Amino acid sequence: MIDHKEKGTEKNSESLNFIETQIEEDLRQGKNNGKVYTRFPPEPNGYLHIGHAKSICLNFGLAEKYHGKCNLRFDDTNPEKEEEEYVQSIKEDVRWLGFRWEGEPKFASDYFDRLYQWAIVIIKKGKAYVDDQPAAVIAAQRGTPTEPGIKSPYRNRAVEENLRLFEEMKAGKYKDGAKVLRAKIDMASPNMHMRDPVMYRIMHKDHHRTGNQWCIYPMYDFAHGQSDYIEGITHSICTLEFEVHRPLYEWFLDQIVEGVYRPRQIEFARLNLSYTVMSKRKLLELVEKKIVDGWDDPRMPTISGLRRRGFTPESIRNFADRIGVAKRDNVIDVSLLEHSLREDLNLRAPRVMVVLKPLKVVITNYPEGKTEDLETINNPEDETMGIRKIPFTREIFIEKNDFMEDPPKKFFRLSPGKEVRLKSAYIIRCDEVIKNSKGHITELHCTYDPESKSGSGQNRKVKGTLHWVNASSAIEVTVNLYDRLFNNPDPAGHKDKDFKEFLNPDSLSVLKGCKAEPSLAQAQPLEHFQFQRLGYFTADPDSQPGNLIFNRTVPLRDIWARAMQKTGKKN
RNA sequence: UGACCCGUGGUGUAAUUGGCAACACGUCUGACUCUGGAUCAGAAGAGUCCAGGUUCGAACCCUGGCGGGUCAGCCA
Repeated sequence: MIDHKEKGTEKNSESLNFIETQIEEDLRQGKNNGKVYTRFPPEPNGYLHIGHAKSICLNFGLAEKYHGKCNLRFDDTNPEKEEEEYVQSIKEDVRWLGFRWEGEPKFASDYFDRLYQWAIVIIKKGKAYVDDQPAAVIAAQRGTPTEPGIKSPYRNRAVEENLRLFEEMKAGKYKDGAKVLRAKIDMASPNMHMRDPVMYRIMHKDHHRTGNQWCIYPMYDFAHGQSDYIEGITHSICTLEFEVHRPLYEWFLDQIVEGVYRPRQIEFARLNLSYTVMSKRKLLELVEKKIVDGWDDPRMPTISGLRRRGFTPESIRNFADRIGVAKRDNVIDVSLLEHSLREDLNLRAPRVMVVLKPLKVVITNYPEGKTEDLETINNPEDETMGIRKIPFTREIFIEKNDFMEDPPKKFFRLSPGKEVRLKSAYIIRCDEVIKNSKGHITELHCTYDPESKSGSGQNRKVKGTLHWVNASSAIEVTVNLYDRLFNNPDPAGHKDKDFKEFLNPDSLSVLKGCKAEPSLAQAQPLEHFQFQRLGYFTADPDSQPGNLIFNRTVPLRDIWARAMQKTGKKN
């Protein structure tokens, strides 16, 4: 386990990513007293997803690496979209990933007073003004990326008037949208964000934390850098779309910074995953249209969805390590995520036997009424996980598709006259296929070789080994077989098609009446298992003692299935 | 046709004063196996977007193209 952990992070000890390079340069120059403080700044308007996990691992990881700290800060400057439900889920997800923030979680709303005072300072400098024009007019005056904007007629209001108006805005004298506070920068700037950006807007809307205390709220640009400054953040790491905001980030800092300490914004490319959509808007749509079962549906790329799917925090952190950090657009293959998952689960998930689609097998030469308790190993990767007993009798279940009457070449499973090993039990031979009136196979009659018991030292080789479950003691469980939600590598990347057109109709199939070995009755919510030869599964939190539900986290790699798929395509 | 950012195997990330392009995933062989898992051994696959230039030497520096992304919310 230690070995594997080292394997996953060895790259980091050798080469630096571009952010680390810049941090070390800052350190070399003695900036900010040698401190490295970061923050993870989600807006509480949705659930966190795997893309956020990248950012979380990055920010908390950097703080750890450079012995600094990382704050969890909610960017809650827009009461129209933000809700308490989301702050709870975000805290839970960050914690679950294994990170601990410095002190209490922070909120941009904690700084509303400070921000208001700074706005006044900027007005007094003559660098901000109240604009009475409606949003549409302001938008029209902003120009386009290729044409300069034009100045507002209110741009040269006297400082005193601006001060009075701004105070009246705060006092609730005006309706939503009647006025805004704007920074006076440059309407001809080639950077749209510098064309007198809005600093404050009027919103008569209760805030999830400040209630009705405010009816004006700062914009992101006038809140983020200031919040960084208040918290002593040295490296404010965000995604690429904020790159064009950086001059504005700097401009606002220029207005307020005293002394030598100053935060700095660095942008990186967000994560894209193949066969996945990542935008909050699209994920919200899937939830609202009930295409999935909620934010934590196991098919969702949300942290809560992945958790319910059976992912481990370690696997996600290792994944984040492996994908690296850079500035160019990227699409990570889901198989890398799955690789990180299997790598972790292989080491920790106990092996159990469950038959998804049962086919009864009667072992005709096994004494009726006899039960043997056979020993089986819990995890061949980890001896310390010990052994357990599984019952064996005359009647068992095997997987339907582990039997073929007329098998193709290289079918190592059971077929008429052929032998196969039952995992941790005996070798059996199929003697007779029993069918009903419709010609469907209802059961198999086999004989076992009493000399071939597992561990008996009788090492006859047979090519195939099957998992099985004893019939009389089996418990019936429900299994959710999850597959990717989309069957297109880039569902959101088609200009003329809606991403929902690529929904995979088979992303979930529910199997009832699966046969599980009795030990599984004790399965705890979110406990991980490997169902032998099938894949990794976890107990769904909705699971009840009498009504167990398991979610398939990820199938085992399956060379045979893949080969069959290929020949299927050829035909 | 504006500004800013980015172009390295199929994918992602490296190459630390310019020095034979490396690692991971994936793919394909083979070995081993009481999980067609895991593990082990090996292979194929880029000459670094293009064209010039500087240099003994360029993925890295310069110039010019080309391609992709971002920006016109009182969203973040």
